[in-house]
Amino acid sequence: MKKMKKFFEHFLERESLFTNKALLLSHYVPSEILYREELISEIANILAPSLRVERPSNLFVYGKTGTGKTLSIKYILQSMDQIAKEREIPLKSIYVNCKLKRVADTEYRLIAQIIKAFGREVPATGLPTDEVYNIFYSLLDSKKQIVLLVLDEIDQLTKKMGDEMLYNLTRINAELKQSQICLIGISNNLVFAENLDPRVQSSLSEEELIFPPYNALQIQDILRQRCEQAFAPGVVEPGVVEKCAAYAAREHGDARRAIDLLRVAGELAERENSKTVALNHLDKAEEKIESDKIVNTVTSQPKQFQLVLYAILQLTPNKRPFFTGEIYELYSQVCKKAQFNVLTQRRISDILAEFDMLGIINAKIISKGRYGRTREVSVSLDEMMKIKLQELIEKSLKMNN
DNA sequence: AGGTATTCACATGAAACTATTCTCTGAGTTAGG
DNA sequence: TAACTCAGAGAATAGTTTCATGTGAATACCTGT
Repeated sequence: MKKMKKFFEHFLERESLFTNKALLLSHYVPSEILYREELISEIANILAPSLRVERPSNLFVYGKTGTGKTLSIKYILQSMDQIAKEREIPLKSIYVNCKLKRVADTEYRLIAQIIKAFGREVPATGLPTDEVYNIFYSLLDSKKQIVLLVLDEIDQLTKKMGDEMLYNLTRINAELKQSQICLIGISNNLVFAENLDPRVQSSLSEEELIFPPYNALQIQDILRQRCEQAFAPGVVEPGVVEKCAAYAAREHGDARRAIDLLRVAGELAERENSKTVALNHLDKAEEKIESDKIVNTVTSQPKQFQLVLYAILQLTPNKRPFFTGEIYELYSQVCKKAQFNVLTQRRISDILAEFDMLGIINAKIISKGRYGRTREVSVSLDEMMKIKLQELIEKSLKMNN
């Protein structure tokens, strides 16, 4: 008890390296967005008519992750909302992230989410979809207004359920008597629109913008901008920002990653009681982010996934690559031993494909000629990680058993 | 030797099924007048 | 008679199973030289 108290007291006495950590969180919207002035003013131009209660063109924004798409849009919407509020313009902006599992990743939930933005709740299940649509319509058309609907990561939406609903959304305007809706799609898949119904394609991307990646110098500036206020002066050692930017630039100029890296480095430094954030903290931070990501994705998988992964991990020490059949066999044994029901090979095939997507395993489909066609699976984790994951899975399976 | 045809061991697709969670509706029940 | 309860029908969704079809290239088989 005493020990604990001492620890916390010590913690409080210690001066934090951060002065304002919020600046380094990924959803923070800074008051000035560097290197995006042109794009922002272009978007602002496109959206401005909505302030005169005219429907602006639908807009489509492309760009890789961490290029400031979401940030810029949010930034613009914030100031538009503010003006609309001051002058009582009937303008409403709604931001939905379509990737969020169990929030907005289906047609029903997306509409439900929008309804929620209008201040009305809709049950998560039980209602037919058209009922929800009706509520949405009536809410939308209840008064004259312009609605700016931002669909972030819109590609996730269509991947799951086709483009029919986007078609519905683009057609809404024709049926609304008073209001008008403007769609703003954000996607980090550059070829997203290509496999879309041409009708949807043309009406959705009346205007198109591409956010290019930042280069290393730009990322440096962005980092410095945040550093100045986020960290106490003199805390960040020289060279740290540069290296951080270099890391990020290596990966297609992902500014978000750079900022995360910096924050985690800071946290690690603080935990070590270091007075400064040094280069070695960056390396550790990168490791930590990587490993946290893996641990996170693995533990958040359903238990059958974990069982499959467990089987794979058991296989790794033997020989290098192995095939679906082998994994399945071992998996069934593991399942039987642990009293889980054994899924079909068909299912395991899908699960393996998903693990590949998640980047936890490398799976390549190869043909062994006369000896069939299969996935050649290998694991690209270091030994420490493998052991850690095995333990983790064992624990989590026991818990649920 | 060179050219086809087979064949393996899965991959990939589509549809249907199961279980869970939740709504809505209407029949039956209850309590109060 | 109004209010309440409760079972049953219907939905959305995730996770599977079933059935059907696809597939790349190492081998088996054949052919004419």
